[in-house]
Amino acid sequence: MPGYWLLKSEPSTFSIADLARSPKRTTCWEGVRNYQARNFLRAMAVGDLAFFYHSNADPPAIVGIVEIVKAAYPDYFAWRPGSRYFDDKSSKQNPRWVMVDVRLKEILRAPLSLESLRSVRGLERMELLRKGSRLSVQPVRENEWKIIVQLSQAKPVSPPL
DNA sequence: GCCAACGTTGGC
DNA sequence: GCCAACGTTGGC
Repeated sequence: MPGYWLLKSEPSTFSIADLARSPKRTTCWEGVRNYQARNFLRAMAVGDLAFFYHSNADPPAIVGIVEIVKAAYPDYFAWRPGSRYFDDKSSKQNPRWVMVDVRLKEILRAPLSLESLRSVRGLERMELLRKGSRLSVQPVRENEWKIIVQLSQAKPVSPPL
């Protein structure tokens, strides 16, 4: 049984379309600079699945599913002076930040907006929907995962209003 | 652009 | 260890 997660990315920084264009539809998930989020990255295993979420987007929404294809390893962007993710407190001897590699599995035919998720029964406890939640890497409960996956495959309402 | 929520920093 | 100041996130 894989673990389930949610990863946020601002599409102006890196969108799911960018991932689709990446070699092997795979990318490293660099730049996480929050300890709680980092600890979740560390807890990921190869084969785990994650929702790809567009934050600061119009609308903010779950837009796809990715698979973890490489477990946590040092985020070397922290060692690059000039990188927006540079952190002089992270050394090669004692790396402070980690990243994983993810591969695109699925782009949802219709994004599931944050607003629409708020009204779904069974998601009341979801971290994403918690007031004030800012975690960019968060665990998803199995039942939440299943509910959302099922929603994502629902046929669009036709005809549209 | 606003601002609430939250995390980090640093003086004491 | 407290907490004010400051910075960031991210919905709206």
